[in-house]
Amino acid sequence: MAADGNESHIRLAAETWESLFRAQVAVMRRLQAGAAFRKVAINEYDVLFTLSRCPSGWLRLNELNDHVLLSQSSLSRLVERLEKRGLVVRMAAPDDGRGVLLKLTEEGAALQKEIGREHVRDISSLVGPALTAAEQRELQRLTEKLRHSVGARPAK
Amino acid sequence: MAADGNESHIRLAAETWESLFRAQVAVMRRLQAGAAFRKVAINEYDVLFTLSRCPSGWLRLNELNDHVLLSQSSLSRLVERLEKRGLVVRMAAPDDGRGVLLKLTEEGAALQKEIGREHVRDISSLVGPALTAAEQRELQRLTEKLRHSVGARPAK
DNA sequence: CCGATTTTCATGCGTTTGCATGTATCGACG
DNA sequence: CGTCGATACATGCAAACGCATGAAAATCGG
Repeated sequence: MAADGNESHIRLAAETWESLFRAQVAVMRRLQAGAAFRKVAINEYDVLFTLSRCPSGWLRLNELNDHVLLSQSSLSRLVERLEKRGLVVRMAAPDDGRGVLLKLTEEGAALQKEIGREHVRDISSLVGPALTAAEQRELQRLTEKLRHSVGARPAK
Repeated sequence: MAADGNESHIRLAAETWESLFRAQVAVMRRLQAGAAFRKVAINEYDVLFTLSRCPSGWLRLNELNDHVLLSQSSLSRLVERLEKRGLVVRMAAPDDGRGVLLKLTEEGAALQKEIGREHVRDISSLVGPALTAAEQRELQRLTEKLRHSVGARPAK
């Protein structure tokens, strides 16, 4: 195989990522413009959503940080705001004195559901017409595979 | 078809988007941690990159704004900073007194290339092992289709 | 068991962001 | 040609962010 066999492989990966990134930007722009995000910012909703999907209801702050594209300090203050608004409650972790557990309040859960419904409608009106069901399933499969390969944990 | 045929279609779209979004977050986290983004922030690099791909060299500020996930005012100030650092130059648009054209300086072009090379290596080391070449091509096709369907222009 | 290192979260501080608004130009229409 | 709404960019200001650091608890090594 020629030397540029490797080169073209590198380029393919870069182009694939750029395409994925641009698609994400395009969709995100439309979602942010939607009425669903008047009450809470996108990152705040992301936290509420992640908490709503948590089986036990309680989630550690550092686990939450793996899901969200935010620094640790920014997440700390974001959660502080959510708590002030009465949407989540904090609790010291029972098995680890350093840790903090989070849970949605009833009000927080209600707000998440309300916004979530609207959000899901916006999403399906964007993604639904764009791709066939089979294509959506394939896109889901590929992005899941990519995410799991990359791993949730960054080096630091 | 049953009523929940539509419901499941909505859910599929939402799950597809969530998967795409999480993959983007996971990859972006790793990229931001890389050494490539010590000198310029990710949004700043995105601007330099977009300018480097522009055939004429000059690009209108409002067109740039379609590519980047930033408000108009934030982009205005981001460009102001890049100009102060000597990476881009501004020029009044010849055919439109309101418009502003942007171009990379030689220093800006050199920096973009330098960071771009490193960035591309980081990307390929993340995406390359995750998906086969055929899968990458398919992912690229699907995300391009999604982006074009959604359209670059948000409502406002 | 004790000191050193690591992990987890909070906080000070300068920077960046978005919203609302201001200014200038463009385009349409009578 | 003058007026009126729309568009493009800049700016004041408060909110949100990341980096560096601090404090408290856990973990490791002798």
